[in-house]
Amino acid sequence: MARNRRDTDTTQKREEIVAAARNSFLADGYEASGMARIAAEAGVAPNTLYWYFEDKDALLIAVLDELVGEALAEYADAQSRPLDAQLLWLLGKFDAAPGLVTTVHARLPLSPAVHAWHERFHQAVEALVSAELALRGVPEHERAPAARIAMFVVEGLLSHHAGDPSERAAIAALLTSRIAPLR
Amino acid sequence: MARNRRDTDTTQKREEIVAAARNSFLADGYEASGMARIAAEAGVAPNTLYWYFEDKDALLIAVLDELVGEALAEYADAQSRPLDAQLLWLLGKFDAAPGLVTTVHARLPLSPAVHAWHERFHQAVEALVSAELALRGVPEHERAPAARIAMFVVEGLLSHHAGDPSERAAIAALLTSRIAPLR
DNA sequence: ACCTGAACACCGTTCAAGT
DNA sequence: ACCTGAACACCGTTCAAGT
Repeated sequence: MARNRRDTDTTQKREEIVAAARNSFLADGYEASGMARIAAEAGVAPNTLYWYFEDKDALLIAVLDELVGEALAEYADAQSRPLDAQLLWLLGKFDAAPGLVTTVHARLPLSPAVHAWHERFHQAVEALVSAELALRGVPEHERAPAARIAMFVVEGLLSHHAGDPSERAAIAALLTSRIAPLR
Repeated sequence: MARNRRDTDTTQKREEIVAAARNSFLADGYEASGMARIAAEAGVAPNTLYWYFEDKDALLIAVLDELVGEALAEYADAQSRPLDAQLLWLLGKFDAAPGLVTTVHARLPLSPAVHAWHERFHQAVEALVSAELALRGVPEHERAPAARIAMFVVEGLLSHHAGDPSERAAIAALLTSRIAPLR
């Protein structure tokens, strides 16, 4: 609340580190992004990163939270559109980060923190999709599997770099017309 | 064809190395499997692996070829069953290797060899699924997107450790009844 | 041709020390 | 509390040398 100079300074430095990590992860991928280079880009010594973050996975989670937060903030605009348009919007939103889906899955067995984040993320998204399906008249017992199928297709398209727009459109159209036929 | 003692010896050693890598990859995952431990399990010095394989990715590809080959050989038995049963059979087949799907995707941008293997694999599988859909009366323009959706769902279930059997069944049933409704 | 011991370059992370 | 230079443990890979 009432934060003094010291607080804002460290908050700012933290954000600079996250920004550097984000740039590096999106540009070169998680694996190819060395802690040393991230630190250099943020203007600190390599080990300083460990003052602000427990390890590299914690940095990843901070970046993911930022990206998801931004997407969620923009989602209000897309929410009124038909389902397949929403799906294509989402794909476009994460086109800049094609490797992150795979990165999260790869870290899953190695990092309990990433595992927990992933669990929460899926639950949140599937709840959201289920609600959307409910609005469109999909019967209750079909909503959960349908939401998972939609999720998997989005992840699949992202981790396979998504194919050309016309292929995406065909998949989105087929999927939504069959999964939520009442529109 | 006509192979002498020397040939069978080196072929055998190669197979021992692949077997060691396979065990290690399946038990601990690709990342956690060090070349040193694989070499030790195969009874050779670490650098000997590089006489038989260009690098760790080449070892991965050898293991993948083995697994896919075995699955394909067994596929004949499953081919006559309905689509959702086939899907569940495939999931069961790769349950022992939940991390490999993610591993391949993670290596995709880092290894041209894995990238090429992945490309060939998807083309082969999607051709196979398309043919299966054609047999069941799915119109031609729907087959490619439907095959991709099915592929993504399988990959998704595998890389998310697949959920309990009842959930799998629900997803398989919903997917196939909507994607290939004529049976 | 086949295999090795020893080294190399690089990585995430830690430690002891400074302010 | 915040930050650093130097080191550590580990990794995939390479090299020079042996048979």
